[in-house]
This record gives sequence, structure tokens and C-alpha cells, in this order.
Amino acid sequence: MVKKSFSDMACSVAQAMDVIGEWWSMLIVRDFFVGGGRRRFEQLRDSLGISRNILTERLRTLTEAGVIEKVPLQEGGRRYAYQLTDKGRDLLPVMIAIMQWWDRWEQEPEQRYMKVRVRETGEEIAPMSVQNSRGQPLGYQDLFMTVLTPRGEMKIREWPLDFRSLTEDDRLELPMEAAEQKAS
Amino acid sequence: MVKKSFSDMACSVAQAMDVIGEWWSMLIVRDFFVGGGRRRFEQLRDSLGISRNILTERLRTLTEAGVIEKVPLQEGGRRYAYQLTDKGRDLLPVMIAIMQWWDRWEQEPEQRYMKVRVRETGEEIAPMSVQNSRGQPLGYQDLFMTVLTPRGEMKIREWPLDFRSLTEDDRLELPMEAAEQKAS
DNA sequence: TCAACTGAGTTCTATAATGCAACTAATTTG
DNA sequence: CAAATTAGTTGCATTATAGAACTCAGTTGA
Repeated sequence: MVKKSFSDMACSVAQAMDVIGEWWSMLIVRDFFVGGGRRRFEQLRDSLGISRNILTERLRTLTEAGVIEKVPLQEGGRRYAYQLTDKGRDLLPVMIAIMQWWDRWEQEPEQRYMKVRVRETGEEIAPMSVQNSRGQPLGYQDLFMTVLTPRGEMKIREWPLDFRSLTEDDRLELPMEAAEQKAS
Repeated sequence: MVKKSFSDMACSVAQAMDVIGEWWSMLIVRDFFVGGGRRRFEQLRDSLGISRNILTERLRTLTEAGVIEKVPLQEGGRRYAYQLTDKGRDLLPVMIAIMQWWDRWEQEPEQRYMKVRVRETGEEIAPMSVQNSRGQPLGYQDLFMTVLTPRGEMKIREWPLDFRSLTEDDRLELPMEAAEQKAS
């Protein structure tokens, strides 16, 4: 089988999924956030119900990716803690975006369990949105994507994220490959 | 083995991971976005290099979750397209957050491949951030988490996301379980 | 002191998921 | 009407996962 690694795909999402797309990774990261950024092996095991060998493997992957780090708790002892690095803490927007997405489309909203609030005021945080540099929210209609080629940056298609302009003919084009061919 | 389903965990991240945490799901969603929201079976297969049976399975999962839908292209024919639903398009902030996270911490930034720009001005979109209702960006220090219990909403711990206050003693507490016990 | 207990894993075994290739079955195309 | 395309399904080999049992050093406590 040789489980596919996405890292050869020239795409940030693909490469990120190699790290945070593994079965337990985002749940482990969530547990770190809930736990204040630092957790121990058995603590993660108990709170997630994950088996030890899988947890060992995931902690190794996340450590190699620089998302968490292993720190000894005493001199010479065998007690360790794992804690989020700066890179790991920077996953907060990803985690919040996932939480908010799920809660927006949840069938039974009364089951909502966790809320994130602002410490100073106690208010709920705002829904995350894509924004321009002035903080105005943008939808897919307002965006386009470009791809870097040897010839420079190229628009993938006229309105790649404009769902209003979709017609049946769009189906024949493979946008990224087409853009590369035009460029070379 | 009976691969673990996260849906029984009372956590939005866990439940969302049941849908978008599967190996290929986010990549398929990305391909839909790049392709303008609509794709066909062989198109996805070619552009992702995924095998057909896995693609079939993932499209089924995503369809059941309401992220995409299958639409016939002609009357009576056997040609279909899959397209993002509103719920699927609402994954844009999640995808962008993942892309931006990866690109921020990438070792070789010259490999960055795709950019998202604002259609009207051509400028790059802003980095996504957690914000209060007035649009001011917030870090983990500015946040706390609460959990809904039968007794109402409870703060998980004093500064659950404040990494400055971390001491070694924090390690003994299982925040969520502790909060639940206090509540009952 | 010495036995029991923790913490952090490793090893073993079953079952499930994955990848690949080959096969269908219904349209389209030439 | 034969050949090609589309959207899958089936079979088989390989890999990942879950769970339990086992290890092994350090800690506790009578």
C-alpha cells in the first residue's frame, strides 16, 4: 500500500495535511490548547482514549514537524512533558476555524460543548473570516487564486472561486495544469 | 481494529475531524475550491492521483456530511458532477487558515505555490486571525475556554490559553474532567 | 529495605483501511 | 457498430490502527 505522502504535491494544504491531517493529530493539538499548551503522555492518553503506540507515533510526528517539543520535568528523571511550540500555538486559527465551521452547521446546536471567549470582556470571539487588509470580510466571489510558475505568478482562471459563473463547460479544464502549460 | 470514530466525543473539533480529518478529504475540498466549486470524478482522480475506490468512498462520506452534492449533467445520462454545497463552501476559512499556517512556517518559502488575492484590487488577503467583535486580533493570552455542563457554562481554568502562566504544577490537572466534577 | 505503583513507552496480534490493477456496465464518439 | 470514455466495483497485497500485555526505570510508602 505505501500510504501516500502528500509532501510531493506542490500545495500548502497537501503538505500541511501530512502533519495535521493524520487521524489523531488535530485532536492532540486541541487537547494541548485546552490544557494550556502543556500535556504529559498519560494525560493525553486518558483524555483522548488513544492507545499508547498510536500516541507515541503521533507525538513523534508532531515533534518532528516542530509543532510540539518534549521537555524533561526533572533532572535525570524519566518524566517528560510535551508542549506546543510557537509553530504549534500558531495553529489556533486553524482549530478555531474548524470548531466554528462545525458549530455553524451542526444539527443539534444545544450539544455545543466548548466556547472560546475574550478574557477581558467575556464576550464570544467573532466568527473567523477571510479579509482584505482593511479587515473587510471577503467571500469566494471576491477572490481569485494564482499559481507561481517559472514565468511568474499566473491567475488560475478568470474567476476561480466565483460560483455564480459556473457552467457545464467548466468541467473540461484542469485549472492548475492548464496554467502551467500556458506558462511554459 | 474498528477504526475509532470521534463523533461520540463532545467536541466540535472531534466531530469535524470525522468528516474533514480523513486522509483525502481536505485535499478533495481544496481541489473543489481551485476548480471553482464543481468537479467530476475523473477530474478529481487525475488531479489528485487518488485511486478510484478511495475517491468513491471519500465522495460518499463528504456527500453524506453535506459538504458536496452529486448532480447529473444530462437527462437520463450517466455523467455526474460533484459540487460544493453552502456548507462545503463555508470551509474556505478552514482551508485558508491551513494554507497560511503552512506558508508561515515553511522552511523554503520560495516553494510557495498558490496565493489567494482580492479580485477587485489584486492585493493578497490578510492573514487570518482570531478577533473580538470589533475586529481586533486576539492571541491565546487574550482568550479563555468554557464548557457547557448541566449547571451552565463553566470556565475550564483560570487562564486556559495563557501560556505565560504555565508552571510545572499544571501537569496534574485534567481540566475538562475537573470542571465537570466541580459542576456536579 | 523492599514491594508496589507510576510513567512512558515497546511488542504482539487481530482487524480495518489503503493502493493498485483489473473488471463492469452504460453512454458517447468515430 | 466498434472503440473510447465515464464512473464506478471487485480482488488482492500491503500498511495502519486499536487494544492488550509486557518492559523497565524511577518513586512511594510501610
